[in-house]
Amino acid sequence: MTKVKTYHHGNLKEALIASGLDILAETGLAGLSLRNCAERAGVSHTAPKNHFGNLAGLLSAIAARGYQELGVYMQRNLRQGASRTERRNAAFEGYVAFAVTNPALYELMFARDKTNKNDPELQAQVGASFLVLRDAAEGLDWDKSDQPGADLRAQMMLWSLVHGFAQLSVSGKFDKESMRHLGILDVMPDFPYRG
Amino acid sequence: MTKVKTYHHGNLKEALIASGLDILAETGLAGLSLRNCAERAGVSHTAPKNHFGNLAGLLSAIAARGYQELGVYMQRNLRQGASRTERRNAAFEGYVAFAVTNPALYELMFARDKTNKNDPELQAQVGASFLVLRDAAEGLDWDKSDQPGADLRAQMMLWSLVHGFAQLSVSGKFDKESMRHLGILDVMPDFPYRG
DNA sequence: AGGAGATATTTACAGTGGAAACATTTTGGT
DNA sequence: ACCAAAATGTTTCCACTGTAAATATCTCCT
Repeated sequence: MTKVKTYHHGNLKEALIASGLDILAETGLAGLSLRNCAERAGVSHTAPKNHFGNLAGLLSAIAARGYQELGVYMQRNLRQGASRTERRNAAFEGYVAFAVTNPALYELMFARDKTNKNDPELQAQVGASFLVLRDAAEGLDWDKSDQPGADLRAQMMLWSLVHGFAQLSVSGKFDKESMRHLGILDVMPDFPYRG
Repeated sequence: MTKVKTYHHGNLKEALIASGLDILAETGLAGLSLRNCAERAGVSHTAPKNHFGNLAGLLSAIAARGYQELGVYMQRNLRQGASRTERRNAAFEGYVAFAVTNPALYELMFARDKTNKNDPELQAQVGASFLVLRDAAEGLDWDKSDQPGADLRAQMMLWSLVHGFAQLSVSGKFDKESMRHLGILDVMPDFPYRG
């Protein structure tokens, strides 16, 4: 080990992010506050200010972890040299699984005003997630216009489809019964995809 | 006119909803509170309790108005006897336009814990919105499985696609430059649709 | 007329994020 | 090794939030 405890607390930054993730999972986005997050980490409620500035800063760091984890979900259970279809299905399934498994974190990641969208780390992780999706959309031919930017449009469509499905699932518009009835993954192979 | 002012305030219920919609448009979802909403309507901060019970009740009523307005957006500029393609394009364009025009209201409508999803009026308006989308998806053949429920799957896919695109646009994942570059409406006619 | 019920206010309380002043510990330069 | 400077954490305070309880006022029905 390099360092066990370097300072007052240790590495409070990581502890606060971990506490935030726990609270999100346990009590939802509305239940996450600077104060209970700090309390869980064992520090006073103003200690986070030194590391994150304000609540938005802390939430941005937590959201960045979320995007990192989203990337993991989209690529898990994926053998090396997987086909385009396998990568696409894995991304779709992983994306939805992440949202359903971590609804509060997912809500935070796509909220409008909770995070600092200029946060460099957050921007980086969002970009990395989109790269996974771009890879999953390789060869996708939903845009038959054959005009410049067709690839990007197909990628955005794939993202829109999977994100919309995940969001509507999480927000309760697609309840469990509908989802069971849907079987969208079984359908996807025949979805307008030309490999 | 039937009644100009019947009671203490008049019809406070409507005034509170209107105030809430104004505040949403002006200062966003985070800026909407029971207290400033009541203040704007000219009553004390506990007056809303009589009509909505609590904050969630008021937000549910506001969200219900949002779904009502979403339906209007999806059907505006639509001549009578419009074709399937016209209805579908109008719904897509209207949906995204609503989200971009009313981002805070849109956020509220699809938030997880802000509203009472059991609210009857809210449920009714959500259902009405989905009916418009179902109509727009008529004849859509994205699901080629020819199994029971294929129609519902196609409707859910359309909703997912348009909702995901709107959500990603509103949350800043698709910035203006990308949107201008996208021209998705021009592409849609050639999108996997078989009329 | 008068009670019942709806509607609105006042007051109080626990919770929130943030600013400011202060205390403590680590770090870096000499 | 020392000491100033910076980093890190605490205490205190303030304005704001939602909600509950007690109280006041108005409307409606008999």
